[in-house]
Amino acid sequence: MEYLNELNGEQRKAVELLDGPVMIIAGAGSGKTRVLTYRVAHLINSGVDPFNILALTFTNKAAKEMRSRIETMVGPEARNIWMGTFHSVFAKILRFEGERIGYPSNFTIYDSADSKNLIKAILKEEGLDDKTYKPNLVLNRISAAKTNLISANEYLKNDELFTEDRMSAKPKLGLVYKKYSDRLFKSGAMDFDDLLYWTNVLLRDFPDVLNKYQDRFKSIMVDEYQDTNYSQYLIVKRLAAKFENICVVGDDAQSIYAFRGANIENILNFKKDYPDVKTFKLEQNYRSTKHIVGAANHVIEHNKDRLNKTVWTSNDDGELITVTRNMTDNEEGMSVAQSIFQTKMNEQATEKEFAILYRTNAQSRSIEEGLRKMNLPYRIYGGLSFYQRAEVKNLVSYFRMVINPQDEEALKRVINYPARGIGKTTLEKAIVLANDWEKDLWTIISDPITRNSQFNAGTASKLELFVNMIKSFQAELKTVDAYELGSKIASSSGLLRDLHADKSPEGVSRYENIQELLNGLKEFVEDKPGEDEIIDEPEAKTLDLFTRDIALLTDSDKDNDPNNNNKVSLMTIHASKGLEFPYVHIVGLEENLFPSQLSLSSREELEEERRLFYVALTRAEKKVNLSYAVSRFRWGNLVHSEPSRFIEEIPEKHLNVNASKPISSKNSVTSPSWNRKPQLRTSTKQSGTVSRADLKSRNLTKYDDSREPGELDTGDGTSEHVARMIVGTEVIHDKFGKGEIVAMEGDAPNIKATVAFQGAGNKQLLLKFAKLRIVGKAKQ
DNA sequence: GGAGGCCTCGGAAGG
DNA sequence: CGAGGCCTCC
Repeated sequence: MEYLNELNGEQRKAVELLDGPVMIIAGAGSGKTRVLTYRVAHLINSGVDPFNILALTFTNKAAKEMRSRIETMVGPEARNIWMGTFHSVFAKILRFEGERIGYPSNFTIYDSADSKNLIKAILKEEGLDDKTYKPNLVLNRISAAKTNLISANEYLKNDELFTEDRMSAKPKLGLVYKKYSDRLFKSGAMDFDDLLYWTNVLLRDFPDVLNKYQDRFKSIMVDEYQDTNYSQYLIVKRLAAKFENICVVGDDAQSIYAFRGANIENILNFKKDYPDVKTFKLEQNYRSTKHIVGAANHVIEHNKDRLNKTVWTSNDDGELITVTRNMTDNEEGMSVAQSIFQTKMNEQATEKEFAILYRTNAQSRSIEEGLRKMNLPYRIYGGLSFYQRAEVKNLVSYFRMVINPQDEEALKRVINYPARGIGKTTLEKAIVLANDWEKDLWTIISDPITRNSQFNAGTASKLELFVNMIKSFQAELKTVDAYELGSKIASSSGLLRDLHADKSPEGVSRYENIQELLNGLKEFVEDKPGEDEIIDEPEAKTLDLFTRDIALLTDSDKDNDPNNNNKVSLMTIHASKGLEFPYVHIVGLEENLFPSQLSLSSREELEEERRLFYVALTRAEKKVNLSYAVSRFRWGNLVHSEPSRFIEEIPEKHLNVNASKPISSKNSVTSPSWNRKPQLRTSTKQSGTVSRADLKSRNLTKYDDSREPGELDTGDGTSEHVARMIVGTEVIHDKFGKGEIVAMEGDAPNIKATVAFQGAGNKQLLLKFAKLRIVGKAKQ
């Protein structure tokens, strides 16, 4: 129990009190993770079975980190702790218990893109205009309902909700919710909110299940409690009701997810739910300088809704916080990059010690440009996740089909990719049948009688081929490992071939992404039983185990390129929560951007923006730099901005305000943006880079010049001209220029040629349409 | 059937 | 400005 001596008084008390309800209010940088980690270790050392501990976090990364830290303290036993995000832990439980609520254990988890596609499909089927029923709005409304445990049927019966929807001209919203739920159910799928919703249903309606998990989770810990929503709150409350050994950790000042239903009241009201709660406040900040802590404290004091807490530090005063004024967003990018470059030189710092934080992802572009000009390597966190990329998602959709063929969104993605002649018309017809007969899509296309009676012979046989292919994969699901089956699917489906044929840079990158996914499968197979998996019994390394929780993974779960990590970090402030950096730049401190203009209508929303700023400030250890631009491009327009009110909320004694002029910023400063189009063209050419548009127009001009009158009319699908084309023939295309035929397929008149163009990469062209001219014979 | 052009629309955040 | 949807043309 040596480790207890590494804690300060308050931390130690929080770690040592193992019974009853405990609330830990942990200021930024106050050693929260350490307390959580030590408390779990202490539970185990005090005789609690790791199987009886449930630790819930908000990110996979946090769970992973905590588990490995606990493991170094208590050994491999740490693997038996139920630790993970709310979504991953309860997905796991739902796979055990799902039968109770009519879900199979192999249910699919829809990610937000799947959900949105399903909503769009339903709107179309119901003839609802997606300008009135904007898919995102519809989804938010459904999400809010689920978070508050209102089912579709209850929604339809609720007059108040109906009135709201009618007032906003969306009277059919309840119907859409109902159709959406039915479709998810029919597809054996749950969306993110369902994982929590159905867990609540399970614990509410099945006392034996509730009892089982209450007994299993004798001790419960919840991190980032300020960010729990009602649904999560209720799960925790239900599970903890028996023993009340619940410890929640959070910081009201860092609650930044109210927009997606997080309820700050959960932390503020903890005392009401558990009157005998013991509260500990971690107020000593070990991370930041006095200037930073002082500034952050003053900022957050402008909020009304707060718990009483005084964060302090015994660290040095440190440097003043600088404020830099820039004329444009581009200039801001330059000045940030130059500042980093200088700090790097003056302080012997390395790139990985710097973070640039912004309110919106769109702001990264001008920053990136600045960093590139200064040759500073950087890494952007967030953005499109690996698994969201189209090509990766397509292959994963095959995997999903193999595991759960009722998965309609997966089916729609792969049924005609790669192209196999099952077009829109066929798919639409199948969907109509599925809806009319209340069956799922797969049942419609896989049943031979339906297939042969409802589709013409050609279509039916194409459908049959597809169905048989999926079935052949399914047959191997339990007999071969994930890598073997995954590779087989990638090649037998034709997906790999299709991507391999595309030699454009984007095509090559898509191909590489597929290879990376397959490598991931290989690693998964070769790995020892899951480090971050909750182990009850070891499971075979089959494709379903790999695939089923992919929707819950984010990119931060698969980064960490060890030889390549000395980079400046760029991310949104939301993404920076829980991280720390010696040097932090917070950019875009402008009214209507930060605070966001969308948040100015209410005090609550403005306070959330302010907490966001508080989070940003408290990421820094040594130095904070704030910057803003007087004008910036937003949505293609130049807009003028005032400095953010948040700057004024920092007392002057912590600030060093200077206007910066980048050293070499001729482009960004002297070319006024209002006539940017011609200017930009000129400047790109001068700097030696050629845009794609430029390239294209050059090619066009060139081949237009060389074209002889009348020649265009010779190429037609049935002419002799075409018949002379074989693999290896050199041809000229009006737009793509010179190239060589590398492959031909199909029968006349629908012969499709793959042509490798010198400038434009590989293109597939139908000869009857593409007017190719022969310029050279195939080489023998 | 698919690529590219044109147009509209959104615009924050993540498991 | 960029992504995504629709239309056209090959």
